[in-house]
Amino acid sequence: MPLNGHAIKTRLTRVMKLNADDVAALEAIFERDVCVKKRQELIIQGSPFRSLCFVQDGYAIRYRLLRSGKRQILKLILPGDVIGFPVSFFDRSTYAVEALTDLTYTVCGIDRYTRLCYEQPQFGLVLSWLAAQEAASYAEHIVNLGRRTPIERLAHLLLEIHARLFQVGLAQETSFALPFSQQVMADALGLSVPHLNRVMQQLRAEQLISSNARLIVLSDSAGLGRLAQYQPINLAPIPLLERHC
Amino acid sequence: MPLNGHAIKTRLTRVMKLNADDVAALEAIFERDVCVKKRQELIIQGSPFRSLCFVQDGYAIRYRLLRSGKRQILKLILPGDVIGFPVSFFDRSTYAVEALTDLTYTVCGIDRYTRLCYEQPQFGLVLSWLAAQEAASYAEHIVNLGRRTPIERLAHLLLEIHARLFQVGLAQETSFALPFSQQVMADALGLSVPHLNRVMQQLRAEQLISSNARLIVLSDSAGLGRLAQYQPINLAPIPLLERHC
DNA sequence: GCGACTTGTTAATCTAAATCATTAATCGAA
DNA sequence: TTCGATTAATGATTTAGATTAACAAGTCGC
Repeated sequence: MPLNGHAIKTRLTRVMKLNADDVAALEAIFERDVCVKKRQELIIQGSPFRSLCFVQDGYAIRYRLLRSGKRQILKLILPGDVIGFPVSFFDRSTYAVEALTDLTYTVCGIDRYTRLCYEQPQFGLVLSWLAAQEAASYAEHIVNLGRRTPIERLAHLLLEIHARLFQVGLAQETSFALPFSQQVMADALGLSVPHLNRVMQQLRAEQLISSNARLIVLSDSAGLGRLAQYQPINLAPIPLLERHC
Repeated sequence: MPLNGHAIKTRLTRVMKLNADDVAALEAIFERDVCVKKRQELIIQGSPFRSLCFVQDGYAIRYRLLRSGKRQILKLILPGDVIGFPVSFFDRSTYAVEALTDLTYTVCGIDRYTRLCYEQPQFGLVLSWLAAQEAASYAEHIVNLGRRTPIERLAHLLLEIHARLFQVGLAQETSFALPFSQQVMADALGLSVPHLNRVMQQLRAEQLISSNARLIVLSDSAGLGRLAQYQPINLAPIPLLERHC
């Protein structure tokens, strides 16, 4: 499976010096590319799932469905993200993943990946590093839901989406095509749709963003950052990448 | 640093077959034991921190402080947990860690640990596995804050604390000494203290728990589980532990 | 054993956001 | 192009939970 131009390569390059051997090792264990249609469920809540899926293109959500019918979105999945984390480390999944658009990703069974880690230990560390990023993003989500006001939450979410899209080359300096409906954002931020809509308008009224259709322009990203108390942090590089063995 | 009886050993044993060599390898890289007093700040928000600290005894919280003075607790740290995750993978910490009781833990610099990973790849995987557990617990926290009612949240929190304490031998089958004040639980669950208090009484009124002082008895843990839609999941064991190299 | 501080409990008020209900606009597919 | 479905925008009502305040009960240190 050739990795050229794959969003995960862009992403990994920011964490480690990915040399030709590394790329070859990954290409060797990646099994196949999969395309699924919009609205397809990739992971079923309650079922086991034991693969890492590296998203190349398209959008998805990881969410938990409650008996009441309420849905909490845990993570907005963008190109460069890994589907199958952390569920692949457990006996079954307690949440679902659904494609929001047509989606293409590259699959690698978790056992195959761990086998590689025994031969090339840096990949075990890569996994830890990706996991740390994931945990940090979840932590931010917790702060958002627990102690930020709705307008701060939305400001924070927009900044985060922009930063993550920008990282993989899918956003301009101060604007981006928002790939998520208000329903999705409401379920991510723990708000009702009407309220999210009102908060969105508030951001526009305060000249912090402007948007038509789904193009968001961060008219005043400094102001947004202040409102949301947004503080981007940088991953430390993985140390000691001289190869042993 | 001898590991015998250390809570992290109990915890790791559940994830992998920890043989004598593994224990020796860990003991070799663990640098020292540290005891700190109640209320000491272990990690300062905004500062870098590059160590893994394995908690042996005592309790702590990881939290974010906002400008408004509001505090969101991200995680209740118990014996067997790792302080320094995920902050050690970033250039600086965006949250603080503070001891709630006198606390003892064993320190290992992150660089020392990663060096070990190159020699003994299973430890890189261990780190990923711990990270996955961390992420899963954060995910549950997100669901709690976003889409569960206060009483469901508290029920869920109590069940989770019980399970985690039980894992390291610090809880009885249906009861445990709650080491956290209502202030702490309120800040974890995104509630005000008076409201948390009311919800606590509601749980008692509905005969789901009984408590005096800080001893919690789960009088009806099945009912609690139903209320909270609590679903414990099991970590899959780390595969392929035959040693290479 | 005494005072100081921390923790737990209770009540009254008030606001933010959910809910419910409807309409308008867009998009996709036939 | 039109129809149906999804998404966005409003308004009216209601309620959950924050806020504030005051007090009781523990607990700690001296």
